[in-house]
Amino acid sequence: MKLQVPKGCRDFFPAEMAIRNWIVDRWQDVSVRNGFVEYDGPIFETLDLYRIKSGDEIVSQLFHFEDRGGREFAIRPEMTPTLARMVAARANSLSKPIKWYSRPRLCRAERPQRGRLREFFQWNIDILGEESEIADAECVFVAIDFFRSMGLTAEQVEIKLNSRAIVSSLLHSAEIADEQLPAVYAALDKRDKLSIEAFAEMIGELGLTEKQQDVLLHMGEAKGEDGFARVESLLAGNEAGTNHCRSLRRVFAILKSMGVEEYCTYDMGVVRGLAYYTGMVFEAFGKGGLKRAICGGGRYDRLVSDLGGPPMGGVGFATSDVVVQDVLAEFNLLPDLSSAGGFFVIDSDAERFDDVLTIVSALRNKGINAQFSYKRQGVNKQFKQATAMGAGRVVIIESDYVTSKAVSLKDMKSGKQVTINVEEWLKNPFCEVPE
RNA sequence: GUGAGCAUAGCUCAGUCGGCUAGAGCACCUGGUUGUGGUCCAGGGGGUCGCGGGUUCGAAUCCCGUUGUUCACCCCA
Repeated sequence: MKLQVPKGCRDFFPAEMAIRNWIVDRWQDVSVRNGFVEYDGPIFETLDLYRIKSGDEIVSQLFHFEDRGGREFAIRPEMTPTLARMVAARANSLSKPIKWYSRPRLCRAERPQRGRLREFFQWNIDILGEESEIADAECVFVAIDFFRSMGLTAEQVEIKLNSRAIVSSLLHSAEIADEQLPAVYAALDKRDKLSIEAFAEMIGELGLTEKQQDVLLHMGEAKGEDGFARVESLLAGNEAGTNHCRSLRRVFAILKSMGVEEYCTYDMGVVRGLAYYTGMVFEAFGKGGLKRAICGGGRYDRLVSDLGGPPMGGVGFATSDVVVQDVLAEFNLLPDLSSAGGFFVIDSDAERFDDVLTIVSALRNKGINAQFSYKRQGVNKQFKQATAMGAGRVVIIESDYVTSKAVSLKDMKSGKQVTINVEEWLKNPFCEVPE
């Protein structure tokens, strides 16, 4: 029997682990510099936590189990219910705005496909207790800050913004009933993935009038500044709709002040399939061959109270290590992490091995990465090993070391080498290596 | 959950009208070149050809099933 990694899961050998850590570290750096603090919850939750939000249908899509007492649990498939539960538990004692991030490992019992595995890491950014557009804009900014931290330019990714509130105003003015909105949102969310005929057929099945269908048919076409202006004129006589437009304008204005407007565009086609969004929504897309959204999020002003908490608005987004890696690979931006950059100490003579151990230990005591060969062999072979281990600097203990105390320090990247007194060098192991 | 393609060494792949002990490059290990690597030379280990069954004198090669994987759908938290 061949033992293999479970379907849709990954082994992380050192090379893959280095990339995963690099991505997760970017998540952490970006979160912290934008003023977010980290939280976490249990790896599994009671099954009811997910039933409340999504109904029984969700059960087939997650990994669940019973303990010996018959209590039902599920490995967490998302972070939002945990977040809402935690925030609700201490809602009154947390200072606002609550700016939290998390990097949970999640599992979903789905069939794997591109950008979607059964086990993955997700980055969650949320701002709660702040209803203004400033929080909306800051969320978008954090996503862009992350893209920039990985080297993704505005030519490579874009963020499409819209507002559920604006969409809902448009639908109301077309006299589409509230109970039809979820189905209409779901249809609009798919518009850009379908041919115009398929989309027409889809909305034809929603039980709408010809005129209403016509509105939907043309709605998603509104893109960019021109599209936004057209939406504004459509809602000119609608006070609520006009306010929603003004609100989204404000988000764009803040993003412009933060210097990231080149990444952002208006797109009526983005509405998000999820039921709980109430205001601004956004999705990021790679401009290359990948069509899948890289990250997505929006404002959810009723979610916390729906999950048993106090009335508290929130805005947030999430992305996963899987899609991030796909996008980076597409633009050839995955970093070369093969070089550890530490020291490798070589003896020019097996008699000097004790001195290798002494110097390695001196470096390690300073907290510096230092390695050596387990085998007493020629300088050539030791150099090969140093290269294989990704050493940044090689230290050669000279054969007359006993009397001269001389070591040679070689920078592996530049190829430059200098001979120096060992005590002198250990005062500053990273000293410049001249020609 | 539905449909289709793929499945040969760690990796990328050769190898089919079914036929001698299944190959290459890279990677890995060993030795040499008796003090300088990433870009030398020689040798070596490693695969029951995803797994199970069938057809056949004989299957990596044909058929069925199964598992994994890829792509799309459902779903997308």
